[in-house]
Amino acid sequence: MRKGTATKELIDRTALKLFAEKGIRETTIRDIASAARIAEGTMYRHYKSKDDLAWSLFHESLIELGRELREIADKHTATRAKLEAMVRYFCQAYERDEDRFTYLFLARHGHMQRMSPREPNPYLVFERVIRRGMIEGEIAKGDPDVAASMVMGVILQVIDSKILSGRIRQSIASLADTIVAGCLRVLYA
Amino acid sequence: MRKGTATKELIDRTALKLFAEKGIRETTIRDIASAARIAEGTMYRHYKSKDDLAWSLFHESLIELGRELREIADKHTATRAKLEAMVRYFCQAYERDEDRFTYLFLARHGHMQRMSPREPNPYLVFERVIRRGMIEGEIAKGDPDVAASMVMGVILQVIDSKILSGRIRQSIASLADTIVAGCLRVLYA
Amino acid sequence: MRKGTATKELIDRTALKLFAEKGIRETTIRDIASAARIAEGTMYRHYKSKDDLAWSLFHESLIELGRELREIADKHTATRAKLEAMVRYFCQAYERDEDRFTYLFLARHGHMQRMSPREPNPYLVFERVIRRGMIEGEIAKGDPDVAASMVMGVILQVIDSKILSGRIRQSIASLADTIVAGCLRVLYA
Amino acid sequence: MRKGTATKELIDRTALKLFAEKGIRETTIRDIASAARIAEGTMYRHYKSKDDLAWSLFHESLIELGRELREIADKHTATRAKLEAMVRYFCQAYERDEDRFTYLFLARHGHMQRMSPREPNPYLVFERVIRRGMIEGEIAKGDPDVAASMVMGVILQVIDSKILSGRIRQSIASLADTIVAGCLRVLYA
DNA sequence: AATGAATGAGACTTCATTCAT
DNA sequence: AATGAATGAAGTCTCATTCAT
Repeated sequence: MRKGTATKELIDRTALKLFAEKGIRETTIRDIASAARIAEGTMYRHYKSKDDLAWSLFHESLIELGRELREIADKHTATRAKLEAMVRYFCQAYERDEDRFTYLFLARHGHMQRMSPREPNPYLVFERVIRRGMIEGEIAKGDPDVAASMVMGVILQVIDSKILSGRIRQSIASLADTIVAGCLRVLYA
Repeated sequence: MRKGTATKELIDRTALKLFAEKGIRETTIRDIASAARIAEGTMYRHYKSKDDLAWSLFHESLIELGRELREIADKHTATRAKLEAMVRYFCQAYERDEDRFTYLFLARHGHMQRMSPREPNPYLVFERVIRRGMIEGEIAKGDPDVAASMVMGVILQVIDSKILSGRIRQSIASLADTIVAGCLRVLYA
Repeated sequence: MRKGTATKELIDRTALKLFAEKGIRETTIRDIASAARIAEGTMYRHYKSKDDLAWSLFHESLIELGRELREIADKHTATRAKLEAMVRYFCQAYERDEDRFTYLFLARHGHMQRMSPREPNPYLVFERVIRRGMIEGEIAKGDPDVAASMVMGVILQVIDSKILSGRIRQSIASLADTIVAGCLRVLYA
Repeated sequence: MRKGTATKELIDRTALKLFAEKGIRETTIRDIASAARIAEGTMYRHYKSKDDLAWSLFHESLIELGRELREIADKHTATRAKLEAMVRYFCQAYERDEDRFTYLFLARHGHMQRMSPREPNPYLVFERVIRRGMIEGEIAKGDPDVAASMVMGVILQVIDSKILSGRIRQSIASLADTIVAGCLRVLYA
């Protein structure tokens, strides 16, 4: 995500936008090429295949997000403070790059299983923080995977509802306090 | 060869299974037909198109689930009791028909926007119960759409994690108590 | 055309109507069956195949028309009188059974080559009358096939223009005098 | 492989030939592609659909013919001379490009109604010349549409008979004098 | 690196025909 | 004779990918 030629970055950005709008299968190589104003063949100079493009975008975005979350978590010591900062970061990150986030959302069912548990994806980071919080007695004991799922569910479903149903019109950033509070309540009775 | 209804049910069941396993676009009419051991053309006696099939399955399943949730809710008077029963019902329903549930999950991004707000989908039922709970002072005031999203997120993400990451190995039914507790905590600080 | 069960006649009439409206290939067995309110399978009790139906309809209609024209011709002695009566008959016949006529029009390119020159089709009847008129000196000598084509062209193209372009709004019957005059002028300088 | 225009012309020519031989519906995309020795998919680089191909071919051919006829007509002043030149041109044009002409013949029932009356199709050109001839007193007054139909019928049916019945074996060019004479006699008693 | 015409496998869909009832 | 669900061959069209320039 950091390097790459200008053309590659153009492809990434354009693909992300279209994938987020229409889904992967519904977006054709031609769609991307023509939106990016490059030739179809040029795509193959930068990615081996369409699947390679979709997977790279997913994989790198998720790892990047995981890495950032880990850094955020590391800045704090109390579990509660870690979680609050992470959730808040999540909300901001969505605002900052909606296409990438929406794409991660839509693509997760197709690509999640390919992720290695070694790589720092957001789910794992949440799970680790919560596990440690339980060990250290800051959070009531329980299954950390279930707890992490519940916490992430609170965030993700609000975003999902905003994307899908249109019933939520506020920005996610402006809902950050509410979401943070909800997430913490799930863990801290 | 003589039993129209049986064939349709066979198609529905087979499609649900394959759609849940691979996604709609990734499942071909031929996949379904051959898994159901019928001819491709037979599909078109029962559904006008592949999209008609996918949409019918989504639409009918979601409405059915919404109707059931509403009935569950109506059996109770206190909001807390309503919610507890609904969440519990949700967990059982998943166990009972995993394919259908998983399909609803995967298809929601593609079909949700077509749903009419008149029809009783689960989201609406939750939202209505929560709204009434706020009005009657049983739940702290707030945006009912956001609250409904957070509550549903708790349930859905646990199921999602089970489907996707495989890190949750318990059955959803066996997690019902935990999930119910999490959902209620989100609303009842 | 004279006999046949009621069902067969129903099929014939319905097929003629739909073939005339949409063309043979564009009309399906199901279209015909459902317009006639019978089952698809029933079609095959009366005709071996769709092609059999289309061909029978064409063949029998054309022969019938040829036979009638020949009878008309036989009622007169002078070539001019024969032709006038035939052309006039043609115009009336069109009005009387537009579907059948239109069908003969549309289907002629597909079926004409299968007609045996032994059978009395309209073209042959015209050709024979004109040939005899030339032999007997009533008409200027020439190629009877070319002459017959020119005469029939005058009639047929007026009908064709009416069917196709909609620029001719009068009924063919009301144009009979004009058409007869045109046909005769082609032959009688 | 590098010459877009050449491929398109190859498709046009091949399609015209097959459409003329077998009709549109009876000719498949695969027929055309394999006769032209190109891939089926290549067809769709040049035409959006089979219907687009059939319509383009019809539309452009007919307009081109109309334009040529108009130019021919404009070279002469007397109506009789105009008509004679037009009919003669028609006969030659048929010889020059039999496939295109035959195709126009066969396709007219399917496509004529889509033609705009603004565009110079042969029928309109004939009608206009005849209308003017009537106004200027060169031809007996009458309905110009009917007159145009009768004149065109004389030409077209001779061609039709040649195509269909095989009874006319001479070339159309060699029959030009006869046809011209027939056409003029229809108008000039 | 870039281009874009060409490819061909494979998707969806239609429909004439069969056959058990 | 009639029915209509089931069949499967065949058609149209899409699109990821290749390759000569």
